[in-house]
Amino acid sequence: MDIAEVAKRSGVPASTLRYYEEKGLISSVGRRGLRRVFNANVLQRLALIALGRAAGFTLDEMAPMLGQKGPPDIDRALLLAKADELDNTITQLQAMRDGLRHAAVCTAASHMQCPKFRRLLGLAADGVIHAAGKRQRLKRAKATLA
Amino acid sequence: MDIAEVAKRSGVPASTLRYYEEKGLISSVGRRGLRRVFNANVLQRLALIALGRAAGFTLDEMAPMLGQKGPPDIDRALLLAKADELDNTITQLQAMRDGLRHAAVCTAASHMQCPKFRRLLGLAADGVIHAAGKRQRLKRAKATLA
DNA sequence: CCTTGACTTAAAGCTAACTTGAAGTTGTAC
DNA sequence: GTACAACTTCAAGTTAGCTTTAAGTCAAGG
Repeated sequence: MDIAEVAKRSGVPASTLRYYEEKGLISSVGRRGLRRVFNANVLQRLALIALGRAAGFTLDEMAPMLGQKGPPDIDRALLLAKADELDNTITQLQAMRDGLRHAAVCTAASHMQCPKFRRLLGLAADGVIHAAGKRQRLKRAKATLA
Repeated sequence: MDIAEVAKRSGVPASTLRYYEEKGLISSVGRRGLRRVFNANVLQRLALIALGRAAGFTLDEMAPMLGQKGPPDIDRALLLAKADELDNTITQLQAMRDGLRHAAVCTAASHMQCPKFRRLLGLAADGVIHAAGKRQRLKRAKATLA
């Protein structure tokens, strides 16, 4: 498969494939002239990378796990750690969501008069909620995958 | 209050306060010489900004709501929309978390042999899960708030 | 009055994950 | 054998949300 074929089958742009190769996340099996030649398992690797990204791993974190040859070696403890991180994030997002929903129907004249909203404010101010700023990346991910 | 006092009370660095002012998220009530003078309500605004960020609003999205003077005017429909977004994110993260947790204890020789893991892979590959790449920002948020 | 440390601005730098552009190479169809 | 679309590399640009740096101003204490 050439890079265009991989791009088409995986939905990952060629520029990204080159970037991933440079980062050591994927590798081509050789060259035909200048052009990279990939074999089919790169598709599985790309799925794995997408999964890892969705789970919150950075590319740099994944590079070692996806290491050179053979089946990727994924540390189970790391998976559990990520799962725990996700649990925290989920809990925070749930509190956030409930707060937003209340604020939306709250009858207080302004949000600032609503005790629940103010409590939520306090949470955010205290840094109890750390789940900030995911939107941009979410939007990017959606755009990329759309 | 001068900028140092606001920084101390809110935990937000002075550089960030200047940046927020430049973006139109907060405003000083005047100057004493060159130096900005803030009044106390800036603290509430900062809490609101922290809350908004935690809920997934970008600074640019918040600027209009926090507009000039008077109590910030927050559109309730927008809050509901964000809550719905959060619901989607939460659902995806839950699937992710469950998948990771299973993968961690799965007895299949390699993760690639595990049907559940492969199903998760499929999800990521299909772009069903869009919740990618929140970690970096989460870490930043934590570092900032620590 | 003078020092000094906290403030000021404007511009540049940072991170992650890519994308874009310029300039060059080449497999392939004609 | 030649045109050309598709590849190649390398460097620079993009986004969001800040931080850092350089150079300058100035209120307050001694």
